[in-house]
Amino acid sequence: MMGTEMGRKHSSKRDAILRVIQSTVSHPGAQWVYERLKPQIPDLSLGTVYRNINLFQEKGQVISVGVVNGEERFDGQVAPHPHFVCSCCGKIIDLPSPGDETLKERMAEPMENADFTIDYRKTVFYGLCGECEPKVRFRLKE
Amino acid sequence: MMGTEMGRKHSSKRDAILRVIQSTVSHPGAQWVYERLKPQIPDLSLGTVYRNINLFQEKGQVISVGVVNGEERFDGQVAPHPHFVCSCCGKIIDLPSPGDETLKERMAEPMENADFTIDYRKTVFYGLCGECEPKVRFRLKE
DNA sequence: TTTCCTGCAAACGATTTGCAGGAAA
DNA sequence: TTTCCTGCAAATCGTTTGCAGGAAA
Repeated sequence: MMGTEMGRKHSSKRDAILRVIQSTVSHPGAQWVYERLKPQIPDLSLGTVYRNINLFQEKGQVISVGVVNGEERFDGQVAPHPHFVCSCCGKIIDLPSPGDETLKERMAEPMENADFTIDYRKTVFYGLCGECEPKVRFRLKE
Repeated sequence: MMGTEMGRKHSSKRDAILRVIQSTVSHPGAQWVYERLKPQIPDLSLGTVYRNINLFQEKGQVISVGVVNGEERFDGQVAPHPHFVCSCCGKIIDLPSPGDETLKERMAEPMENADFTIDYRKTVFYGLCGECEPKVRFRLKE
């Protein structure tokens, strides 16, 4: 593993990768980041993108939104907030965090004697985005 | 794809696979289901498990909890409810659904002119389960 | 110099799929 | 018979990893 507490050295590629993730709202996967940077950094490899994204996750600079269509998607905005995922095209949209003191309250009782501790939560809404909805006129259940 | 609206035929293996998923609270992955049934159904193949699980998902008989440690995990209890996932061992626990009319209310305004429609939501809490917590005394941030 | 970073390509592992034979309708 | 189901094995595909050379400290 790429170390958890060992010293890090400066790397312009690492910087570039983080910058790309932080400066987009597309919630990219590794491949997207790679393709985005490849023109500017011709000797960049996909492995480096993966390695650095894992690093960012360990350091809390990037979070995983989840796996969409087999590909893990990331977010450079690490403040907790829910996401919307289009079931059709996989687009991911940030949603505003609904101040949820009440969620804690509502979960407090059922969680009271739970045999586990909670660190954080992920909420994802699924549906159709504005572009896909018109395309999918019928949503068959069977 | 294994058909969306074509006719289905009866299959005892399919029945067995669904029965296993429905009769456990372990939120199994395909491999687990396969290993569980293999002794009783020696000529079962992993591909069949995958194909049928996909079918169950299309029919709404099984839902995906998400990908944990690279493996997709399923739930035969399809009524909406949140889950807990142990960050250490990957164990998945069902959580009671907090009657959440209020969530709708709280999300209603920010969603008002959203350019998408929502079908359903998934909520997953992450933390350490009762077995792992004692093992992980220090949780390093860096 | 020592340690970390990276390209490269091979390895991995979960899931999918093409095909041919068998079962259900 | 026609259509669906399944075993098998090969193919996919996202992600990881071992290694050797290069860069940072």
